[in-house]
Amino acid sequence: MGRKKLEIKRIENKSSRQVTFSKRRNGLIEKARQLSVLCDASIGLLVVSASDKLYSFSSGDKLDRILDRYGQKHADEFKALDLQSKALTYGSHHELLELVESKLVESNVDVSVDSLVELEDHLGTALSVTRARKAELMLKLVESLKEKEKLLKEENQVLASQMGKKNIAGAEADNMEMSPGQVSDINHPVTLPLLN
Amino acid sequence: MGRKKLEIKRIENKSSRQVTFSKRRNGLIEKARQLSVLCDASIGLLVVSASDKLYSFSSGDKLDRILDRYGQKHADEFKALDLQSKALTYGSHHELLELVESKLVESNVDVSVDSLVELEDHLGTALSVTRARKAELMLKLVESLKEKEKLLKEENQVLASQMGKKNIAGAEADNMEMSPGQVSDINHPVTLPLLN
DNA sequence: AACTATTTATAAGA
DNA sequence: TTCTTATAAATAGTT
Repeated sequence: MGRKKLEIKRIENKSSRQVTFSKRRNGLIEKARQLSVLCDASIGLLVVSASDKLYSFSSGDKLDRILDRYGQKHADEFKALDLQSKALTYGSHHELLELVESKLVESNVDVSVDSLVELEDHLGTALSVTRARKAELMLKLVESLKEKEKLLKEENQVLASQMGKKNIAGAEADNMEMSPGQVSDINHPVTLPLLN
Repeated sequence: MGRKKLEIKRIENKSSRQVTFSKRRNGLIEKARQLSVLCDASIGLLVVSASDKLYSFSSGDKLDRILDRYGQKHADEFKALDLQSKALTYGSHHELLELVESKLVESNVDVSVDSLVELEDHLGTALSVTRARKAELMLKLVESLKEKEKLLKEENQVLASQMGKKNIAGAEADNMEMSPGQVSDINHPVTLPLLN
């Protein structure tokens, strides 16, 4: 539906592919919205561009619920665990936004679309932040511990190599025959196996 | 795009709603297909009719895969949001957020309408199990990392004290004058201060 | 399901 | 990206 009929096959020209993607993506999402409104349907739509950017739409019913139905319909294809992990991943903050929407409708507050969008944005952010903070802290803790581990390992290696030098350079009476890399086998037999 | 312009709001007449649903659903799915082909995009589309029938489309990539990206995207958003959280102004929205959150808690109690409830319940249970397991794994990871840290520190101490013995027992020409506790100050000036 | 009068979407161009 | 415009496509109401 443009100046010329376009064959439905991959558009080779990169920039027109990009432009077409943008236009049609918007069109598709708008169509999805219209269908959900006109016919009272639940719609979930996910679009991932070739460059891996994600755009999505979901009707009043949160995407979760739609996905659940999908999962139910394809129950055989999903292992129990798989479904659980999906629930974990997709569950959550849309739920709250919907409640806000229904609240607003209920209370008959006159709000512009823009301010509603803004409100959604804020609430979504607030909720996300709250829910994410815990996980975030946990991840940071793990990261810092991993960093410590790394530094300590480096430390050990340096010490080990220095011990090696020592062995060659000076001592001979000590019962120390460690080479770098197995430095502590004698002193801490249990230690190294745990450090991989 | 028909004989008359149609307002985008729920079609009250049941049979025309039905007909429109059928037409537009086909159109939407076709549009999704075209977009995926033309622009090399991954698309997942789920449509659930008011009468609970599910129709879906997904491009070459299985829907699962697209959903995974969706999950990933949200994870990224969480991170991004957390970093920006300080710049946010909650103000009047905060009140509403709290109201809604309490609503959310409430609503978990009195849900018992259609056949979906059972599934939701099941998923809810699965979800908390999964969350608990995740937390548990996280804690174990932290513990094991702390254990590693401890062992590595012991390791370091032993090595350091052995270095000390070496210094006393054998070598003298080496330019190594470290004592236990500051073993690697020379080689790794930045390391130890970080390990507290 | 078909048919068409119209509305919409959009391809190409600026 | 955004807008403009000629044209292709989708579809509302009708048969």
